[in-house]
Amino acid sequence: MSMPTSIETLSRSPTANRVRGLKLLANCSRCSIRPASVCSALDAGALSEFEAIGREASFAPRMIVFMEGERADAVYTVTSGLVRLFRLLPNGQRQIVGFGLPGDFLGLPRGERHVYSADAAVGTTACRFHRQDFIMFAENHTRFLRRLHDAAVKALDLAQEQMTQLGPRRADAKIASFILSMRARWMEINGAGESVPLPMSRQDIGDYVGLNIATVSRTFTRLDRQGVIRIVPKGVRILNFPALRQLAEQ
Amino acid sequence: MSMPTSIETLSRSPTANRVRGLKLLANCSRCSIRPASVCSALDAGALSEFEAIGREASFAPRMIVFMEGERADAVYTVTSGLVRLFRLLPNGQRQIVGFGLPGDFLGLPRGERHVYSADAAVGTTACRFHRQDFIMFAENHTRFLRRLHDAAVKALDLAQEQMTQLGPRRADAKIASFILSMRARWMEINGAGESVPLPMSRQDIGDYVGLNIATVSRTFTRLDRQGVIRIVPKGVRILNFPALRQLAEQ
DNA sequence: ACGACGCTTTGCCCTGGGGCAAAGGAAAGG
DNA sequence: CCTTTCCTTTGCCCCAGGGCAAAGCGTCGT
Repeated sequence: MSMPTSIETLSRSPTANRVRGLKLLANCSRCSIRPASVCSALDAGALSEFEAIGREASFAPRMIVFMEGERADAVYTVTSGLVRLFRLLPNGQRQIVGFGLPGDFLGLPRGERHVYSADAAVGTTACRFHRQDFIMFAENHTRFLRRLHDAAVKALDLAQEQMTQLGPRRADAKIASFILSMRARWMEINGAGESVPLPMSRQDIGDYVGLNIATVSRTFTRLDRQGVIRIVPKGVRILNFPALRQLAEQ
Repeated sequence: MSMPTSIETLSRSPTANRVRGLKLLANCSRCSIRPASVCSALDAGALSEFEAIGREASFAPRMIVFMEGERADAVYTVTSGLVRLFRLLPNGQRQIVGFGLPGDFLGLPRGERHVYSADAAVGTTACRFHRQDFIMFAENHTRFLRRLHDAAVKALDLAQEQMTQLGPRRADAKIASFILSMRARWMEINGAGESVPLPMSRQDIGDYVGLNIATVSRTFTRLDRQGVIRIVPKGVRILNFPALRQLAEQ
């Protein structure tokens, strides 16, 4: 597997700018990430109906997709790039609660308002739907509604997986788990091998696994020196799987 | 609000024993926690149909409801007591990923197997349904399916809330958040006031918020001494809300 | 090609909380 | 009623990781 090439640099605080462009959905049936997305539950007929209510949105790095507390009047399926899902804590800390990868579905909280914010970590594209259109569509397509439920449960599984990572574990265990978890997610998308893209910054990783940026960096360096991984631009290559798994278990 | 009175002591490792008794569901329409559960989406007709496929199950403290890795062939709605949702990590640690309170829906993972284990922290009752019966019923009752999706999203919200707690926060912030979060959940059930039942053990709390049992204990003691809370049997009474909220924000 | 900016790496010091263990206390069992 | 067992509290020590800051490095824009 090769690293994504056109991934821009990322930086810290989200800009106030919003979506860069909106155009009609071109051709869902040729969408390469559709198998990994909720749209896989749709047949040709439903798909063209679905196309009609969606728009393609592009986000430059650091652009906000939506903010915690805002009315959730649009939902998204990520088609390329990387979305950070995060909460800004009252003490100024940012807790990243998840990463939206291509194929991931975002933006349908329980209530009418978002419970976390989302911004683009890198140049990102997504399909955008008005909440009402989307819900109405889903209610008329039980299979799709079911798939949507699956996606929510999948996200819940991931969140619970993540909770086991965040606890009082050692830094190298957290980082090892993080790398393996990212690898597993990329594999669902494009069958990754030992190269694992990590398009997010060290700060993002730290805010996700609950470590200081310095500790994240030190830990990556240590794993590299120990020959477990090799740090490559915007990712890592796994050199010693058993050792990495062993570390992740600590 | 008064503390639950008949709550037994809890202890550490789950027993291999299973469900204690199974009997027909008596009368869902009189169920006191129904408003807080997925069953609230059902009208009288659907409710009696639903009753027919469920059984009431009782669990003594430490009894297992289901285990991670097992086939998920039954789902549950907790009606009384407390269920611990947890994962046993390879290093022997137990991470509690959630608490199942009365009204909570459990046991429908994305795949066919459970991704975490569940056991009764105290004497607990639940309505039990065969997965297939339940899914078939849900697919025939869109409103119910929708409510089920809401429950999954609610659980996801809670998990993401919990992720913000587990991060690198100070012990008193974690404990303060935990108390406030439990209070909010009890309020949905019985409109609690300043008394917050905590039927789980200190160890459970530690395994949930990511703190050592000793640190949990010390922190409760400190909050008590500072006059923020008062430790009472199987719970706390909140004496100083603003201070507690302030701490939770750190 | 160069400079500026932002991210990453690394060093140094320090503190919050973990590990361990003993004492105290409450509940269950005989 | 007493014993046993488990849970909680508390003390003591130590270390992993946080905070801070400087240096290194890659990237982007001019």
